[in-house]
Amino acid sequence: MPDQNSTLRAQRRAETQRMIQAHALRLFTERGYDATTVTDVAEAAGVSPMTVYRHFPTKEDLVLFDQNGRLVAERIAASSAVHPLVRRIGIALIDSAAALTGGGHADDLTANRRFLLARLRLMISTPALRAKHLDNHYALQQAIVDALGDDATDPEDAFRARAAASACLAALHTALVRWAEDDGRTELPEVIAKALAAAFGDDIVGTGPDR
Amino acid sequence: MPDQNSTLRAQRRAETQRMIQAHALRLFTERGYDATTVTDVAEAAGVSPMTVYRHFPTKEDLVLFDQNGRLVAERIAASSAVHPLVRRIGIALIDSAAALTGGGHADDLTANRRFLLARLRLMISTPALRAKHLDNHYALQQAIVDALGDDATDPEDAFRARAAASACLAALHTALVRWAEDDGRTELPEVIAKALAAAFGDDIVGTGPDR
DNA sequence: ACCAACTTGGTAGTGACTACCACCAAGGTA
DNA sequence: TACCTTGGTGGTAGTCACTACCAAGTTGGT
Repeated sequence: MPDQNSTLRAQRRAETQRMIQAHALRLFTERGYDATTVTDVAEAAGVSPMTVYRHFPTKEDLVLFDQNGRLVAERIAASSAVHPLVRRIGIALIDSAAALTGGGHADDLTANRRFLLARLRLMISTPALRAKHLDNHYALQQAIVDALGDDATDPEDAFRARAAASACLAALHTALVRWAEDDGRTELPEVIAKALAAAFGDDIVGTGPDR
Repeated sequence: MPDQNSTLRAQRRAETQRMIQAHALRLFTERGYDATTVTDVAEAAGVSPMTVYRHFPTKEDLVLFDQNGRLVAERIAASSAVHPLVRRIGIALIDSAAALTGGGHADDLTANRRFLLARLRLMISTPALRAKHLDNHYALQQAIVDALGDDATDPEDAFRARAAASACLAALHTALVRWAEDDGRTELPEVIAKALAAAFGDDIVGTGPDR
């Protein structure tokens, strides 16, 4: 049975992947992204440079690898289609952020929150990472459009969905930058809500039915 | 006096820069971006690879170098501050696009329009270019925020301006992609207006006072 | 015991990009 | 005219991300 086999192998694979990424993030924050070579990461993780490239196609992916996008897409697919696009997407983004940053107070930074902040700071301050991260929004945008479940047949509908999704993601990114500037002291969902309100109007994320 | 001197030198410099970029764009569209090396570009332009790097810090800049951003910022600075942020930015984007694509009919593609399309297609299809181009929106976003002339003192105001600007730019990018998909047959300003309307509501770009 | 798939490591490249240095042409000054 | 500064250019050598191509060990299933 390839089932147990693959899951067991997949577990080992995911484990080494996590290990390599952890060492990479540590070195990057310590010495800086550009000043750290892939060989450095490999040595710190106790593997060969080749192995690093097998798990992460590019050096940037050592920082950018995550799967928070799936979270957002699921929430959108589960949302009610009666609301306007930006409201559906905005609410999904806020809720996903709330799930990610956990429920703790702003003062006690959980380990998860610290991890997110470290990655975020790297992404913002390093041009190469910032660029690739913004480009990753492309894939996320497409995932959101698919999750909206609109008629894929009408190109005009698809276009409108893409425009709404990209604008929401841009507002999200602005909120993330702001959150990192505040060292995560503020509540991320609130910051996102403010960004969305500034772009789309206060009413779009206001308390209403379905939430 | 270094005045006449520098302008004369600057002219020559700008000339070779334009020449190198023209050869680069030709080769990129002919053979593909990744399949063309900087040395190839240098040979085609009749200069050394070093000279290429002196004029364009990175290979991506051979495609992305332009200064349309200044156009947008000027229009925003000249717009009336009584309108909401996204309206001011949106109108500026639409007007700038109209100025760039010229007044000709959609059928007769002017040389300028063709040039814009070629660059756009390269930017969209090549991941490295797409990423860096999106990152360039960062600088443009900051220029827009500065041009809005809002209180730079209040961080909340600045944050709102950033959120609005980034969302507008994202919608613009979606419109540009759509325009390239249509091979420039549609009118770019209209496409941008549709994208903005999809994201921010139909009323935001509607005909009104000040325009 | 045996086979097959998976994972890892090594080697030798390509290509973008960066020092560091030398050369040459142009413009201003003694 | 001779000198000197400035700015554009070219060469060399090197670093680093990344990619084939190939060899070896390990693990899971028969």
